[in-house]
Amino acid sequence: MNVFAHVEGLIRASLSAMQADGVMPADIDVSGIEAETPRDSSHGDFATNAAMVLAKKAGMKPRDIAEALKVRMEAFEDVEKADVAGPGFLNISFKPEFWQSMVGTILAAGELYGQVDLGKGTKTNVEYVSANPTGPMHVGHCRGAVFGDALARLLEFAGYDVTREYYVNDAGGQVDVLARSVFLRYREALGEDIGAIPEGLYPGDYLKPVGEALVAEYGDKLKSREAADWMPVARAKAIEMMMVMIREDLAALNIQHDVFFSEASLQANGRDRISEAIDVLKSKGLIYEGVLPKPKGHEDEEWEEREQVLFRSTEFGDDVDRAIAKSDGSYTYFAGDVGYHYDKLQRGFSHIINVFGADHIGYIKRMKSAVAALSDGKADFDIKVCQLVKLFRAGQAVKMGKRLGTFVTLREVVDEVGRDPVRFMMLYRKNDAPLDFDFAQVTEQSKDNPVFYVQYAHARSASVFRNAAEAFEGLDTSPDALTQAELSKLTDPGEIELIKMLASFPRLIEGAARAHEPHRLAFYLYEVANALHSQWARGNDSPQLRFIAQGDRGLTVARLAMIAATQRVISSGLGVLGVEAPDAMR
RNA sequence: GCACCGGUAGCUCAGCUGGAUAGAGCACCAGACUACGAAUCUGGGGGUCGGGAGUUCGAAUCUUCCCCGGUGCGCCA
Repeated sequence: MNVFAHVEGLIRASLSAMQADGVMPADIDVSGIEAETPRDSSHGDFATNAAMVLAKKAGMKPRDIAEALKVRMEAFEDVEKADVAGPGFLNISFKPEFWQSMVGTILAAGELYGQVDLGKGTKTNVEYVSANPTGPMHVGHCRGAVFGDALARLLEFAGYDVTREYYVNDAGGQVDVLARSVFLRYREALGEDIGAIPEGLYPGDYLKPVGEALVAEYGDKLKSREAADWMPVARAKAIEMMMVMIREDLAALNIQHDVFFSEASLQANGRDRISEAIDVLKSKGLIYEGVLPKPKGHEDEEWEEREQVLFRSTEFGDDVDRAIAKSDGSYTYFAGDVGYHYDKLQRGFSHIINVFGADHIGYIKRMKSAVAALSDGKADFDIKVCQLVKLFRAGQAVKMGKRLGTFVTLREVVDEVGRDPVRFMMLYRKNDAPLDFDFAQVTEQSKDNPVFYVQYAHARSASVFRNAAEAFEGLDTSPDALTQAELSKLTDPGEIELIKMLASFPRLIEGAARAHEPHRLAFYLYEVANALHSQWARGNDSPQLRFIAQGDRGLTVARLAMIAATQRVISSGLGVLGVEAPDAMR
């Protein structure tokens, strides 16, 4: 049950009744109004701006509408009171019974609590990571990987039918370079002295096993063959083994994709989706041959004007039209992406999300243009950009350089600090803001470390259950027993406050899913943990507030029900973020 | 030069798509352990929301023009 939807329903019903009674004109639309939590809790549980929104349309004073609405709202059984405030807000408070019953609602819903039907089963494609299969993943990939995975989980939780996809760039010049690098390692594995790896090839040791694998499979048979013969073999083997490595890296972060989509497959099996996509664009008059203007600002000595096939992306807000084919007639990388997204559309995805690294920002407009053109603007297409991650060790920035070979791999980070801290910290920031990742902070077990803080709240709750079983002989803490608890005993303001926070979980999920912003959930969980820790500490000062109430079984069970509901929200929320909710921290 | 993303407390950042007196953590100061795990909690000081103009009942949030920082910018993927 979504309390906000419930309250909005009550408000709408009241407004409709006012229209039926002639208090307010019947011909105005009343559906757009909202309920929200007031910033200041002394203003009540909910506030609605309905009166101010409708004042103009109704030709009435906001406060007059609010007064009429107040009377209607107070007629509902759950409503304790409603007050008109400020320019026309209506502050609404619910009776304690209403909040107490939410605990039962949460427990009854179990792991379904918080799930909403925002997506209504919409076929959704989330593409993330898509790192080139030319080496192991480094930290730069890490944020996008975690973000994409959490977003996919979030959307599933919110009722979307999600496919997680990885676009494998297994075509083009880059993988040819990979193949050449591997062939060198192959000769090395045969005992040849290959000396230093030439400039322009991949120098990493991780290609040695690929060379050895080729020896194991082909012996020295490839050595004397023409490049045209060994290239495809070396390339295929290299890509295969690199993708195995990448999948292992992703698995270390608890990330799995449903589809690994091969770029090369776009033009395979007797079909060419790239040319199909271009034909579609042609039929819309969006393809032409032309010359691109020289970019301004930086001097480029080697600039030459060349005629090539272009896509009229400026029709869709792009800065310049984009090249589909190179001057030699072969496709650009962008052409492949056009074909790929054409394929996504053909597979029936109406909701498509791409997660980009900051280095691909310049690519956004042309992709949006392409998808808008291919789908006639019908597809819901969003690109989320993950900004850079800066690593810090003991307050010092960790310098990384690809050329120096000093980049930190994803695996190194996960091995050092653990999967959960990496995941949570990558999400504890808005995706489009840069992120500082401090090894010391992330491994610390204290309040400074939000992952720990949230997990600790869950573990601490589990500890209460362990102790309760000892304090009361034969105490029944089964889900059924907790659902039957006398919730009316939960009267402390701190308890009610905690419950209200739990009650807002579905709305939080809805907003985060709608905005494609998993970080909201991370911050919310921190607040829930804080509310629990606070209530716990009140028990230190006031023993009668302790969750385990000496000699009072009924009260204890009621509080355990509240704790169980809190655990439910934390574990479900962490689950959406792909983080464990442990029962003990030591 | 153009585009995109940032600019909110000393520091790191939230701010729920326009709501009421702008929040949290760290740091600083002052408190709470015969403990349901103090790995925690309570209180306090601290802000021209980068700047100007505009839109309206109401702006950190929307429009526009500047300033600062980051990133990217023809046939590399």
